[in-house]
Amino acid sequence: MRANTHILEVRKFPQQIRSQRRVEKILAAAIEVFREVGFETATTNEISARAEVSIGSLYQFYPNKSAILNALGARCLTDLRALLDQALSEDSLEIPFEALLDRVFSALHMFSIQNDGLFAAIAKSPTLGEFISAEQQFIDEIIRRLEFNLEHRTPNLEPKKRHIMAKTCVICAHALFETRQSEHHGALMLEAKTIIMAYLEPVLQNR
Amino acid sequence: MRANTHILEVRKFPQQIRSQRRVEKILAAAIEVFREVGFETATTNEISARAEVSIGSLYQFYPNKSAILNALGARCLTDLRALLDQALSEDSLEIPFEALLDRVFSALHMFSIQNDGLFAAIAKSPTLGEFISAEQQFIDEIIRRLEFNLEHRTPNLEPKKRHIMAKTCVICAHALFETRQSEHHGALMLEAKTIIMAYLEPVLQNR
Amino acid sequence: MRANTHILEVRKFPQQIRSQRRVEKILAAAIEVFREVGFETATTNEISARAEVSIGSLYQFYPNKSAILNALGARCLTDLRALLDQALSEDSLEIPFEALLDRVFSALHMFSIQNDGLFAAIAKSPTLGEFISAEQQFIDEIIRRLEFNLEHRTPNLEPKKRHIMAKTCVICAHALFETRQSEHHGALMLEAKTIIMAYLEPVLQNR
Amino acid sequence: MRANTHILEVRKFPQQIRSQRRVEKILAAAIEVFREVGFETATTNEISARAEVSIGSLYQFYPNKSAILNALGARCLTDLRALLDQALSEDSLEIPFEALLDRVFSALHMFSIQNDGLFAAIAKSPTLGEFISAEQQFIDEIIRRLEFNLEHRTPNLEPKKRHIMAKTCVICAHALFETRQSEHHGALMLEAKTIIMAYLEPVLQNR
DNA sequence: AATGAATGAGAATTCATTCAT
DNA sequence: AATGAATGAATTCTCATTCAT
Repeated sequence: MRANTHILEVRKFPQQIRSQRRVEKILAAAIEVFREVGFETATTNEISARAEVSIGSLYQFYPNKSAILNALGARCLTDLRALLDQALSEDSLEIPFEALLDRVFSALHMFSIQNDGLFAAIAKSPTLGEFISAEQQFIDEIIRRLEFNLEHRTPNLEPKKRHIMAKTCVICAHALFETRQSEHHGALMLEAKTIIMAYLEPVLQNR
Repeated sequence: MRANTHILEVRKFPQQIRSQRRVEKILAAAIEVFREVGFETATTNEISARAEVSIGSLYQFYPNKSAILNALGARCLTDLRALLDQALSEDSLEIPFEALLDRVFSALHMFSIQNDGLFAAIAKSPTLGEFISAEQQFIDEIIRRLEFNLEHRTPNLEPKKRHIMAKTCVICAHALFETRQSEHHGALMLEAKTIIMAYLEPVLQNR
Repeated sequence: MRANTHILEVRKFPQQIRSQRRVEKILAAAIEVFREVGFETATTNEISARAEVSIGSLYQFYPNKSAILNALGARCLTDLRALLDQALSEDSLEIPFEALLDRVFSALHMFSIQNDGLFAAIAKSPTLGEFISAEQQFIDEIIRRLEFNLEHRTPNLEPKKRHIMAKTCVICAHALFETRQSEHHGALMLEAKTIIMAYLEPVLQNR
Repeated sequence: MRANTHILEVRKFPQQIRSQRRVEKILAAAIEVFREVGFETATTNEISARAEVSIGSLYQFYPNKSAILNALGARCLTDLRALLDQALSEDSLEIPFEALLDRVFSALHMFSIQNDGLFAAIAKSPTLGEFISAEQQFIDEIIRRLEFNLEHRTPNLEPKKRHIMAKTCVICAHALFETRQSEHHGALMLEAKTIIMAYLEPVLQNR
């Protein structure tokens, strides 16, 4: 047990790697539990038990229950940003808007599958200012990006009107994507593109 | 028990009127508290305190915390149905679709003002099968009514497609209406009509 | 977790020993409280306070108040069985019946002293199916053992009659033993032997 | 309602008769409830509901829950005394002891049927000093009467010994009578006589 | 760092009892 | 006298968090 400790300097890593794994396990367990019973009803004991980690360890990494949710939220946000960055690379201003939507929606779809239900679960958490705002941050970010992209495509539009239209698009798309539990989830996600195209078409310069 | 009740017109059924008021106070307090902290975090003690009613009285009317939420939900639903019935009276199949939307949205707007935030607060309550489904019931009902109305206006549409389109409209409208806390709430609600009209125009028979 | 346990002999499984003690304290306190006010009236807070243990700890060991009573009951039953096993060893069929009674009664007396009053207190607990049946189990067990022993000593007796006589003996003895609070408790316990001998003498083969 | 009030002086009675009935209903309901769930678990609300009497009325007659039990206890005691008085009339010192036992047991049997289960239910009520002592009073009274009767039948016995023997008899008989829920209840009650006769025979002067 | 036993504030709910009507 | 709505102290039990080991 203590035998190999001094052999290699690299030996410092394992701890960190273990910690890393621990954290992963905790977060994974937390997602599970939050999904099943919601944030308020979830207990840190249950999370630590599922993570096969002692409750003490859990608190070593996260000072309280909310912190776990925040970590999860932050992580979601990071993931999402990466996906968006990829989808909205250089040419995003040139390609037809419909193609852009395709890209973005496919990115969001992927995100939604990866984070299946977590977002919804989190969104239901009352009094979670911090993370609620993470979700809001996320939505706001998409709105901002869309708005920016539309600047070039709808030069005649008043900025305020453009903002509102962008917001409208994102809110609707978000709502249609968040129908996971409902029938026709797939079809509804597809409709997102249709309804947005129909909505924006009149103001889009070309296409 | 109720003897002598007719002697004085004043003070009709004092018990009942008082009880009525009590219940009102409890429900009003519950709305307040649910709004502020969400259902799970809300405490019956806090509710009874705000209602200036003893905790025992609260439990005389509602056997547990969920019952209060259910009462609130049921009440919302009733209100909403009445509003919709009014908005969708006899001529709702003949008038232009846009006019119909105006009516419905103004009804929903009124509802949304009356029940400001409650719905959203309730919707956030995790694991509240009963009332969550009340909200769902409400949405489903609007979808059904819209679908029915669209039958006459979009005779060429496949039923399934029509269903999905109706659902899409309602989901989007709902999402746009539920932005109370955000800036531009009013404008977003107005956009609901625009986006739905743009979306449905291609399939609407006349107008 | 248990690593290094062998390094020092001292401090063996501290957790377990402490826990053990805690449980003991809780049970002891519970006995005290149950005795004083009865099961229903006893409160878990009072028990934990007397045990000088936090209420949370109490619930860590026993999920609810009844569980404490059950633990107490189970323990009694175990104790009693051990005592009986000892008293009714191999030769119990050969020795004179009176000698057998002496043995059994002295075992029961010891038990009664050890568990002073607990049994009575428990027996008074209404609606405690589980433990009431533990007491019943205990009585039934003694009846069974006595019946079995009498088979050899009263071969002419109808089985049903034998069963009833055994039951009669045990019920009477039990009642006489459960007079702890009354004057002459000791004398009454002694009478148990007399009355049973008088009752059985006519049907006993030899002696 | 107020109309006939002044017609006859006798008119005062009805109130009393009604009250009487009310009290009867309350007591009857209380017996039912106590039997079903025991004293502690019984609620005054349940009792008043079953008695079809308002909770306020109940408290008009009995200042608290215990008072109801006490009333029930007192009543039992009265009933019992009457029965005993009848069974132990003048000639009770002359008739053979066995005949006496027959009389007493048949009286007790009747009592036990009339009060089926109430006694047992009451006996289980913890912390009911007052009524527990009613039961004790009852037992003590029987002991005293038996002791007195035995004075003439066992002149050679030491008084203390006689007291203990009387006590033994009563305790055993009581225990055998209180087996209502058990199989063989009838047979066990019959054994009471047998065991007591066997026990006392050696010291009884004649017979 | 890890463990998990221990803590205790706090929540839901009940029910004996009061008192305005 | 009767009624039953109202009261709120008291009880059971939970769970986030701490801390000795």
